[in-house]
Amino acid sequence: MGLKYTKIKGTRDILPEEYSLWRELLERAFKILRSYGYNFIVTPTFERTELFIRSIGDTTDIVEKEMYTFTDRGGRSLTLRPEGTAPVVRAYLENHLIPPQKLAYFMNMFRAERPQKGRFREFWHLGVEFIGVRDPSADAEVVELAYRLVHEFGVKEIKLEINSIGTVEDRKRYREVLLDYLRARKDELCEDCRRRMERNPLRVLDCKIDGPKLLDAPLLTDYLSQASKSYFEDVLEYLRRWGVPFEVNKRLVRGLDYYTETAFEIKSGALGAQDSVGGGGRYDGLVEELGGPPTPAVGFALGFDRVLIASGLQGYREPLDYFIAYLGDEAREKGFEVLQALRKRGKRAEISHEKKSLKSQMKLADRLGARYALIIGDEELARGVVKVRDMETGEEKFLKPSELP
RNA sequence: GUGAGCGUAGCUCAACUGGCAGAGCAUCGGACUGUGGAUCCGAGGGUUGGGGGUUCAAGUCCCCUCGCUCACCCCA
Repeated sequence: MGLKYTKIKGTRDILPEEYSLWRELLERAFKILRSYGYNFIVTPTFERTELFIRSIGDTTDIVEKEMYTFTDRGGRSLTLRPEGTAPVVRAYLENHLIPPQKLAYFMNMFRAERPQKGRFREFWHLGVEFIGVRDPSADAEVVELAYRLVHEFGVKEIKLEINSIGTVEDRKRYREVLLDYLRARKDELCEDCRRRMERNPLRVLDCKIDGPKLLDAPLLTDYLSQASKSYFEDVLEYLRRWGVPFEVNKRLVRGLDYYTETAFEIKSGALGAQDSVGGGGRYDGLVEELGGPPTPAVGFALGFDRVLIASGLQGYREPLDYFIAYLGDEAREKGFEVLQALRKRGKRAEISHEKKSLKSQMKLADRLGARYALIIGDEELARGVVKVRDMETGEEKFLKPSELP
């Protein structure tokens, strides 16, 4: 309170207790991703603004309102990455990686939105991009992997929704049909939807107000080509066979042009209005869009911050193996000696750097969660031992430093 | 960008229709100068988010502003 320097709106500090949870969940994730053949990649925090404009397209709202864009000293327009797919594909092309590639990442992202529950201006994505393969089994594997991770993270009330959005051509045809339908009902639509209609008609169907009223609206599913339909059926068949519970949501869409075929989203009832913990799908158009050869790809991103909220898991403080307490200068020196030896053995050990009363030192030992307190005084010095106090039972015994457990 | 709710000690919250800013927890110290977690005693810690106004008097009423939270918009 009254502090001059506080964190920027929409950012947050990850304190030690929460970080312990990050580490725990990330370790589980690394293990799983490794087993699926993924390799990790990290790209720069900022890129040319052009990269994102090209990948996101002409959705001006996003470009103008939601991105952190600035001009550097050379006059170039740069943008803090709002998502991971375009940078990873850029890195894939720029470094001449050979398909197929399974790339995973854990990186922070930036979007200039008003914060709300589970939505921050700086947030973390755990994602994967499987580049160079087009087969229903690849889509299904990516979906299954996302589901498995979310499950492994302990996210509560998981719901996996999936749909096919076909090809760009399929969507173009459908868009016209849907627009005709919506225009005919313009008067019944809410204010937002009337505005939304011309710019992004597919979104009108998941409007909280109008969506439920438009039950007889034409569905994208019915306008897919035969090839897309059977591709989707094959994806679902794999999921069934692998025991992944899903729900087909025929209104699930993606806004950008480079998306194709499979689209999915994982939601959790443990979140607020922003109830998606992650999503993904196939994007066969993007690699070419960014200047590479036509290359199929599929991937997903999980919102790590939301995963944490939806898992309900609490962090914990890392306990100490030993705390060394001493009485007098000579004992202090001996204490540091023992401390070094313990640390060399990989033990988590601490000492009171400031000379304080034994009582204060014991208090510190307790607060730091020490398993054992080692007490060194004149008596111990003379006998070449330390007094080992079990902080749980209060039991004490004398041991030579080399005999410590 | 829009809307609503909330800002009092480090944390959780009190303070009747305007009348001396408090408690619990936490922190530090002492009771116990070689022993933590329990108990008892004590201490520190606040421009009541900030600014302005009304009033003899403002945490309380009015205006402005900042911050937080949630929702809308948007959602790559």
